[in-house]
Amino acid sequence: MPKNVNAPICECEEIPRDVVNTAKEEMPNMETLYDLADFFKILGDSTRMSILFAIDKRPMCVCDIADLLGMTRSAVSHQIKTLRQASLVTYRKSGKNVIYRLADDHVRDIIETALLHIGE
Amino acid sequence: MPKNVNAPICECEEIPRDVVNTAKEEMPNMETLYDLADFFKILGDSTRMSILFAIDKRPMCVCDIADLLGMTRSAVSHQIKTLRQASLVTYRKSGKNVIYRLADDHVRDIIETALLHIGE
DNA sequence: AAAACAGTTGAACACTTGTTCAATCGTTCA
DNA sequence: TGAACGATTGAACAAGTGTTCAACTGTTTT
Repeated sequence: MPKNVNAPICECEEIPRDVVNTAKEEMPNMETLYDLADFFKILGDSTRMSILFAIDKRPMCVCDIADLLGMTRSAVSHQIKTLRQASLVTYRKSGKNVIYRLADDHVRDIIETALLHIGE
Repeated sequence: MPKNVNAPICECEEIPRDVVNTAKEEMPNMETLYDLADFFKILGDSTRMSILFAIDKRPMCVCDIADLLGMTRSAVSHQIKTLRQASLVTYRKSGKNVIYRLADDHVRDIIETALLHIGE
């Protein structure tokens, strides 16, 4: 019968103790990790990704995006709110419409590199 | 009383019809959008992000990662499985241990750019 | 062979998240 | 002013996700 099901201390052969400790010190702080994860979480949805591609190059209003993607305006609006809160898009009002565009080039770069990674 | 609660056709003023149509044609195919979103979904979790930072520079075994992050080995193993399936990490067996490392530089680049975007 | 340990796995649970629906706000136009 | 329309919002529901727990595999060591 086993005594210790999940040993509290790791005695990994190859990796010396101080290497692990050094790695621990070099870890970014928790807040940065959460911010990073939250950022990627926003890109991790096909609807939001579609919206970003749709308004890339050509700014568009919610209504057009909804048409283009075959979604309800409500659904688009909900997702765009998320994108707005993450500063991924900016907007400009024009009469009854609200016209959205990509906020900056970082997003484009990131998506570009990701496309490389997944092999186009 | 309103007749048409959610009009089926968008009559957006500023954006001409053919601009929307052109945007539609230039959209990447659905599969690419899903693959992209799935890729970012995996980065969109602080635990997985922590693991990636932990094994960056220094390869490590599950046990050490668990110690370093203050998690159970089971939780780490579950998340690493996800990272493995997405080809974000590779592994090498060494006796009782399985030593994980980052798969390639794309991930590093993407995280680097994301850090820029969120303002470090 | 048996104990110890690193790692994996599946089920279960709580928690999060995306869409729908209905109601609402704001602007334009008759 | 009121109808029409673009856009937003909150509640509710279904679907997806991360951690825990317990059981298990495989390797090493005694």
